[in-house]
Amino acid sequence: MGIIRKTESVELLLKEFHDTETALSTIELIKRLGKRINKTTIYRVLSKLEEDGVLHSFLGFDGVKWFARCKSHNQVQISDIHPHFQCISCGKTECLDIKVDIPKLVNREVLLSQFIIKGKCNLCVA
Amino acid sequence: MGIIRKTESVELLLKEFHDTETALSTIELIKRLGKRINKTTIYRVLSKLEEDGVLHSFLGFDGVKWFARCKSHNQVQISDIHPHFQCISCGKTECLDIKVDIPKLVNREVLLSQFIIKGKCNLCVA
DNA sequence: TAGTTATTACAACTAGGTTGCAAATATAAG
DNA sequence: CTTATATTTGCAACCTAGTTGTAATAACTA
Repeated sequence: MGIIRKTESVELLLKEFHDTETALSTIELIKRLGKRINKTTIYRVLSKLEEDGVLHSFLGFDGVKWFARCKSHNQVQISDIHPHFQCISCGKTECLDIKVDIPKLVNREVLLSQFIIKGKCNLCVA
Repeated sequence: MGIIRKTESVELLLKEFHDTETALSTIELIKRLGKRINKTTIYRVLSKLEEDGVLHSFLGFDGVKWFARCKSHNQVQISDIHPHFQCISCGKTECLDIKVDIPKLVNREVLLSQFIIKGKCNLCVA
């Protein structure tokens, strides 16, 4: 069950994602909104937004959870399988607009996959 | 700086990896060896073995760290870039002997990547 | 065998994330 | 507009994977 009521917490969180093109980690969101919204609420709203297909999540290299907008709302399934890029210099983490070929595995059923790439982003590579 | 001395902890941990083809999570290793080796030591030995190129590590979907033998010792760099598979039914987690094409990204420097696939393994798919 | 230095156990701690519950509030019904 | 009801929130306490500092122990070297 996803978002049902339009509350201040929901609006504040959605605003953060609409103001950026990159992904946002839970700890970054708690840093930004922790004084206005309790961290428990932040976690709960984020997972509801994910259920609704508004956001998708993935784990960074440090094991911290990141969230990003879904390009195609309510259609997370196939179209949103893309790699994520995490910059070791500035920390910027973003979705890559690239299709990834999930290898076909004999005798196995593939349900989900995550591809994360670590390196230096366009601004930090110089 | 990796492993310098042959201690009981090192031998016990290496034995675990030589007795299996799959990956082992830190929590599984602590479960198995926690009575004989302190968990701090387990963490420290594992990261030293990783430094030495004996093991490589990756994060499972739950954010827990997994370790597996490197096929080519001391050559983790290129030859060991492979996807990992985690079974949602039995928990078995293993290296896939498949080459993954890391997409070439313009204006970015790729340093590391992780590709993890979740699904049902050969034994659980039936 | 003694000295040096890596390694270990222990306890205490950190951080990301979760749970239970009473109070607050958005929405629907009247 | 008011009331009823059910969702949402804040709080505090908790959980778990992993880390740190330190004194004691044990592996290697001379």
